[in-house]
Amino acid sequence: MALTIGELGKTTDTKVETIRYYERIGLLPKPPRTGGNYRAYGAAELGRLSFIRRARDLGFPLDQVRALLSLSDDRGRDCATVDALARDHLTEVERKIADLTALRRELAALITSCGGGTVADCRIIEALAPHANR
Amino acid sequence: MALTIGELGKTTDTKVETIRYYERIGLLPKPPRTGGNYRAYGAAELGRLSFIRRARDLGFPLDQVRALLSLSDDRGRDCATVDALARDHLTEVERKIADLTALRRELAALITSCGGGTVADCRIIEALAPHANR
DNA sequence: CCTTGACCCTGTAGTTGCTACAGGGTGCAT
DNA sequence: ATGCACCCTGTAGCAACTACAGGGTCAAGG
Repeated sequence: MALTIGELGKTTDTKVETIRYYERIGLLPKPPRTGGNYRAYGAAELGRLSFIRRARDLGFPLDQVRALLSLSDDRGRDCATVDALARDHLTEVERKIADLTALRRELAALITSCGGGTVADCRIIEALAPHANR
Repeated sequence: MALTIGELGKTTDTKVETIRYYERIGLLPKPPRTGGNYRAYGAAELGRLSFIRRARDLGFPLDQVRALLSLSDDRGRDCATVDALARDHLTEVERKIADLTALRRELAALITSCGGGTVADCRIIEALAPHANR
């Protein structure tokens, strides 16, 4: 059941270039090749790539994905490290949400202040312009 | 009242390298130089850079900042384009918030499922692992 | 048997928005 | 005159891909 890179890409919803990129940075192992020098993937690689994609979908950056992968290989180890990684990431996500929420408020205020007319008296431009103009 | 690049950076809270970068990509004009080939900034550049920084703080990407700048120069023009730009950006911010909120829920669920123990029975790793393992 | 087209290969450069050097020059104070 | 903070250019690096260019391979149809 060898898969070509294209088939692997389809089953994991990953672009071919991305798979080669993951190989280049050592996230995926170099697979065996066919006679025609095509990459031939098996179940192990499929599993590993699925894992990577799921972690990426959850927003883990690649270095954390790498850490999770090596933790998952070390099955006797204490789970606390994994938990800490996930908690850190959650904190980060929450910080981003807070930042964006503040931003949304500011933007919404800017937009409702726009009463039409020309740029010369546009409140949005005014709000961006330096103090001298206000 | 000529400012050096460092002084301009301090007043606008911008790194020197970033100012030079903005000049390189044409967001800031090339300023006159002193005898010693130092950039000499005036009030106009200070205003323009302040505008850029404010827009960036509001999360506008550089190409939108560029658009806002050229709109603000064209003061007789209809304000609707500015408004549309801001609305588009707001929509984008809202999409990101929604994405991150969904992510937060998933991550939180993952974390509460972790009951300690070894990696072998870690729910977080399991959730990431391919179907075969579940 | 040959050609067409879809796939695969490597290697490199582009994206966004900076940031960080390396290897020099300038300007002012001591 | 010498130290130090600042300035200059040019280039390379970050994340995480994406997009070529310029080739090779393979199965199917004529």
